Amino acid sequence: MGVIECPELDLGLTLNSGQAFHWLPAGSGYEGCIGNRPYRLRQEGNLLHFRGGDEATLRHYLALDHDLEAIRSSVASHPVCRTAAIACRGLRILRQPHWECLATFILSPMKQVAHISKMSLALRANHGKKLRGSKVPAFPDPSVLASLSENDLRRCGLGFRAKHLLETSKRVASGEFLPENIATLPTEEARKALCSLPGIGRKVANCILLFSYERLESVPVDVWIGRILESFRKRKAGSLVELERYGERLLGPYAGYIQQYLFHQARKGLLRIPGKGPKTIEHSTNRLRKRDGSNIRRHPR
DNA sequence: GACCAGGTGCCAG
DNA sequence: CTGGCACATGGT
Repeated sequence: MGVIECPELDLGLTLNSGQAFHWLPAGSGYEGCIGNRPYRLRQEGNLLHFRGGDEATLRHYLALDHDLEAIRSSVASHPVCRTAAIACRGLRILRQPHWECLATFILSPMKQVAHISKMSLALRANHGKKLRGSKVPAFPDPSVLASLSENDLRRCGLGFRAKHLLETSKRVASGEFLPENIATLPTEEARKALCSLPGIGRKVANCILLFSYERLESVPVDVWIGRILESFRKRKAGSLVELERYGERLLGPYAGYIQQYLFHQARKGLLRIPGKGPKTIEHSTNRLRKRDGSNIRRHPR
């Protein structure tokens, strides 16, 4: 229980910008948790009121030490980025607990933010530890998820992601993969290690690096960022990796932050993107889905 | 119904 | 190396 003074924070924007997925509106604020600690948060102007947990953990999670003004000025010469950065004033890149961030982004492929939130909350409600003082349970430990069946996870709405999360949970629970160790690695090696886990490719790895390991230069190229970077570019990009490199160069040392501002603006329809269809990005294939007529559910109930 | 969502794995050429 | 598809689910 306490109050923190924070001139450069937009709590709602930060918690709803597609990096964390488990903060629920509660009264005029939010309730959720950081790891196993329940929190209730409410912002009034420059004051952040909180109950539960402790101030240091909260400050660290919300990254109140990030110098947002320096981040904004890093793209002052790029009109679109500058506009997005100003519009997203107070949006901070969180420092999320490693496991829950890693696991949650395994859920993200081909899902909208609202769906990821549903899956995350279902996992928490069905398998997470209940926390006194919050409707939101903790994210289940690797060992808990590893002990479940693939169908248990499918019942949380995971679809084909169930297999990936289960296998990754097993590797973490067994100690074969240690999320803590990633923090000590240079970004390139950290990315490679993350990509060795099932369900984690370059994009998801970059999300995890950005939202949990404070690699603020990481640029996760999803459909939105892909379209935006394409629109900035003269030539068409060859590959997604090429587009990512282009983004890193263009957006600078805080590319991940700027990317988040652009992502938010685009999602709100506040950014004009030429050729808004996903056709501009080669890996968007789901409109070619094959219909073979087999509607049989192989994983009923 | 058709289309799309903060993509990844796998396989053929 | 690249191109092309399957993969589950839910919302508009």
